[in-house]
Amino acid sequence: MKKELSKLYNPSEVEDKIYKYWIDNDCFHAERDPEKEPYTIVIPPPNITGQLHMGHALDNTLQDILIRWKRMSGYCTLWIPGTDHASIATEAKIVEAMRKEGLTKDDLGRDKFLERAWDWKKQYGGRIVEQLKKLGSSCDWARERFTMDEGCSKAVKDVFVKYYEKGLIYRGERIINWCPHCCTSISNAEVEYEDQAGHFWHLRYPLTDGSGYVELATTRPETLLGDTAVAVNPKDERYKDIVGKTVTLPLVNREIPVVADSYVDMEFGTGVVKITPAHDPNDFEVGARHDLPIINVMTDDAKIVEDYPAYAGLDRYEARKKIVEDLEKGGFLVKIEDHEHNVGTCYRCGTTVEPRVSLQWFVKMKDLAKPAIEAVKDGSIKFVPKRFEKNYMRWMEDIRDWCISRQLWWGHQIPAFYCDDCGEMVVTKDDKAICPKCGKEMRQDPDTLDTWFSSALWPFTTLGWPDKNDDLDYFYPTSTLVTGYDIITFWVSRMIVAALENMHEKPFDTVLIHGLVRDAQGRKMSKSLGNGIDPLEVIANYGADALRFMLATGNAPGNDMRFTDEKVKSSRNFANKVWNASRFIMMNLPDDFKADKLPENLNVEDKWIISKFNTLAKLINENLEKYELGVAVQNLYDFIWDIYCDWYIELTKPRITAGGKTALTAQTVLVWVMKGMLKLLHPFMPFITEEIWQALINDGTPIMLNDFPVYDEKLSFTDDESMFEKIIEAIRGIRATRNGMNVPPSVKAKLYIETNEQEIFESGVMFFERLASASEVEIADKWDIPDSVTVVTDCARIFIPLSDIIDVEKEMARLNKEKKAVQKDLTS
RNA sequence: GGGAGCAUAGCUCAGCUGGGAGAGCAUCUGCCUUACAAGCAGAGGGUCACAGGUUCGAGCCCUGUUGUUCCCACCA
Repeated sequence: MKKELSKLYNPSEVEDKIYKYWIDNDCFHAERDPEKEPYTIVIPPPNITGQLHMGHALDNTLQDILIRWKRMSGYCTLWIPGTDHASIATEAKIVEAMRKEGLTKDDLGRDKFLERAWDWKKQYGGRIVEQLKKLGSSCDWARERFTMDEGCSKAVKDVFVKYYEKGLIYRGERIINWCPHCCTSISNAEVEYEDQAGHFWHLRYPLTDGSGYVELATTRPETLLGDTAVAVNPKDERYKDIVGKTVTLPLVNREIPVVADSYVDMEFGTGVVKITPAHDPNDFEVGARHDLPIINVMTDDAKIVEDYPAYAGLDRYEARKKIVEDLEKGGFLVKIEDHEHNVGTCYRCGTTVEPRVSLQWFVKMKDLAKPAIEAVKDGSIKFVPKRFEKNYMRWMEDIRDWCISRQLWWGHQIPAFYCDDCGEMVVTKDDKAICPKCGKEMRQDPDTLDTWFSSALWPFTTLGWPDKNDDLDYFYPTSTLVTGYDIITFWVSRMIVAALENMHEKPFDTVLIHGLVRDAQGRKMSKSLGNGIDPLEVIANYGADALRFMLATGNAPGNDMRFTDEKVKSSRNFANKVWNASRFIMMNLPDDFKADKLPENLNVEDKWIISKFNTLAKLINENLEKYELGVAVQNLYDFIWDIYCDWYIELTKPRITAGGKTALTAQTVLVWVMKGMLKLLHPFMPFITEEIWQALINDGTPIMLNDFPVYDEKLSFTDDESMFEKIIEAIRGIRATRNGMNVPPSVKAKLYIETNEQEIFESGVMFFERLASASEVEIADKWDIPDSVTVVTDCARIFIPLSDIIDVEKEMARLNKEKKAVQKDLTS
């Protein structure tokens, strides 16, 4: 069937059409099939606030490659899509939008606010899903989930209550990280540390008995207001005498004790530390050991509380300035040193976090972590590449309790209820609770859960848990989790913990870790730098296939990669190459051609290409099995471009021109290999391969549902393969010789082939006609040429007579003379 | 302070369990050869960071050094 196709592949004309074709044919939907082995992936749910960025593009490309490969390889494959409510990120966006209208959360109230949030979800939550489709993601869209949908919410409550009843969840007053901008607590993992230039203020606190001063140093003088002690090391001889005495806190005039605690480093600073239990995690510990009072001096948004009229309402940094001034006036400031220190910032907004004592909910992690450590240690869960297991282990072995309550409204509200009368607390799955003591309706905890609490349950809630069902039995545990190394602690570790605790089974077999996509200079893509590249724009310019192929190319698991336009272009060019190869085949097929089985009477080069293809199929499967997608891509690229197009297609040209049996054989082999190549390429470039498949094969079955090629012993022609490789080598030698001389087309050269095998000779003749030179070539069956460059292979000798080369040189000299003469004429 | 990664062609990077040093882009040469100039045929270019060691053989394994990036950590 002949068809007119444009010289250039135009992805934008093809992609939407093909995606619709897949959807219309229900190609992505997974039904349990007891005959087949399941292969399941759950998507790392993107935030509903999100726009598709390069990280998503990479993550989802890798998943789609795996899922398409497994689907074609006979597995019952399921890729579950969904989105995350992303409590803190979403709430921040909504608050920001409200601020522009001059509204605050309190103006609206919780219910109205949540209405807005759900509206937001309705409006934008689907956006990123549509964008994933542009990439070609073959998710089972019928099973799309949301971390706050009914099922997930039920699961969250169940788990919370269960944990609580098992004593794994507790509520307590602890020092936590507080973001004054987001006005919520955040977990340890959500704090990012950075070095900041700061100062070291040396202060002196007078001893109450008037016997002198103690000198100490602090980086945060404003916390002085909350000091409840001064500490020294018990072994420190210098301060032995003052332990047990009291000092008078400057500016506040509070009398506070001098305590001895081994936490204090004698070598550092003056060896004296001021203790502010409410605003420093270490000081909190010291305070607990010495039973010190906890005095909170800051409000939710990090301003000084009203108890200190001189500073009340001042922001913590303004207060610092004023307090330092006042200390100086009072003679309490000794000196100021420059000092670089490590400051924690909120990973969402970058605001410096404020350690703060407050009442929060925690998950006890130590015991939960044990089986999760074991699962990775004994290899039942594998990380690819393996080095990330160390990362994971260190985190898990050193794990601390997880602060799960957030002072936000958008999220899963904590299922705990309080009685305002008697203070009784009840934790229940029910929406309402009556106080068991006084029978009054109880008030639900206003806080919500950390967003990662629900995503930790994602691998099984997406399959319907906590309800028992057949899908869960069949598809769980999932197979591969694909994600970036940046959320191993946030997400991967917590999923493993949650799965082992609730399912008593691991959540997945393998964690495939990828790196970050950076910009051309190697910087992180970020909004503030404005160096982000929109994948949708890339798709519009070069096609989804080119983007996918680029993202899979030259990248080893776990490594960062740079995004450059050149790389996408090169991938686009490759897509175009495939397109034109298929165009060549279609242009030359006879009208009545049927894609049949391989013929019996194959030429050497036919056997060679078939054998090479067979090896390729083996390589691709092996590398995909090892998650070496970058290597697999390289294999495909090399075969398709350098072997199939540059050699085999060229070889078929004289045969096709010759017509007859040899032409038909060539055409059949061309189509046969092309079919196989398209299938191997399909997971990487789904759109173009499907488009070509329809044009070339058109058998009613989408390529994506065809069988993936595997190694076949019968297709291995080792001898023919190596024989032909030798001939190719020889040809290369000849080409190099001739090209080195820059032989113009008008110069003739002769080649002689000597061989005992008719077959080789014939192939050789056609070969050289087409390939050996850009000039005309004479081919003769001649022996014993004394003055010649000779290339020897096992089965043939190829001669380039020196006389010809010499002639060529003469001819070149003549041509150059002519050229110069012409140039002279022109100049004069 | 602890841990990990990286260092290979001008640039960006592959190189799986030790045996050929590679790709894309860039450069140079010659070609608009009827699938493709987004192409074809070639060429040049590397002490595989440095120093030792193991081995018949090291880009790959071991030790150390330097440079660089990231993660973790409570030094006021």
